[in-house]
Amino acid sequence: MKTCPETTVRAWVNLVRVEQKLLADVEAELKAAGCPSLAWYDALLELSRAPGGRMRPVDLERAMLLPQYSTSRLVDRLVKAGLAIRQVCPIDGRGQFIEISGEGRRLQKRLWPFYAEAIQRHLGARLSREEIARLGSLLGKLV
Amino acid sequence: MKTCPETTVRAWVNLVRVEQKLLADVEAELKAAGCPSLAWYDALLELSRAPGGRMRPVDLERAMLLPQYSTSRLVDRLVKAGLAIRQVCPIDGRGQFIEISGEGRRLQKRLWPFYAEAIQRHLGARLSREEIARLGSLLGKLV
DNA sequence: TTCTTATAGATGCGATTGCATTCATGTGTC
DNA sequence: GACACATGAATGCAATCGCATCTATAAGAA
Repeated sequence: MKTCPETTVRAWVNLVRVEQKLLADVEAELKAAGCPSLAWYDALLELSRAPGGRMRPVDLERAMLLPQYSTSRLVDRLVKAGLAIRQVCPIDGRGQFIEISGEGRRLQKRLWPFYAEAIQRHLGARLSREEIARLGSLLGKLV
Repeated sequence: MKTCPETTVRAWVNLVRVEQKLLADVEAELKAAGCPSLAWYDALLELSRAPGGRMRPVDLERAMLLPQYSTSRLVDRLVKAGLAIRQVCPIDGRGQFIEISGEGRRLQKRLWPFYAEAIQRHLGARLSREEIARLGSLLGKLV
């Protein structure tokens, strides 16, 4: 197909396949260890890194590249689980602040070792250092 | 974290983020053009390439790296849409053959240009030829 | 002010997913 | 054959997703 060389198709197919498989494997491993979903972890990490431990849903949405309704519901669940707290936003009456709770921070920290180990086993251990670095950098250009 | 170097985490994060964004973008583009989901396309492609245009659900499942129930339901929809035909499997009484229909083949062929163009625009056009090739090959080692 | 348009966020509803289980057939052992 | 166990496939149910829409506030124009 002249609009799309074979190498591009190969990269695409591999990208999709690899990501889905890795994500499913890591997720399954975490679930088996009694951990909540990766999305929760990501959200908690974003919140914990934000100044004051809080973000507006819009910003969380952009940071996580999620659709708006998805963020809205994720936040719902975090709040319901006591991992985050909803606050009114003094700057913008339409908005709010989501602040990570102490429990949220603790969970995030407790989760990291599991997460890291899963990533290392499924990704890190299967390529050389140089390959990992190159992969990360190539993908970085696409973010 | 000593079990997981920073470069590995970077590769992981980029991999997940890039794939999700690209997939969502391409999928949205196809949907806007009235095309069915990518999963349908992939399944039709697998079937069309298989000898006799047919595969056992188990094999389709392995080829697409999907969970079993997912394949089962995908096949359901394809059959319901007239794009594939369920056949009894003479070799194994538990199994079946799924054969792509004429309409299925036509749809697959009709879809490809849209698909290719979207891949080219979102992935191919954003890296050099060499980079694409390297990306594809690095990811290939992880399949 | 009033009207229009843009943005933040929530939500109803139908489609899809994940999990666990079920059913049916195949395989191996005795 | 009779049994236990493995494998192919479907499905009930709850959770989640995607889409479209809705509410409320903000920002700007007339």
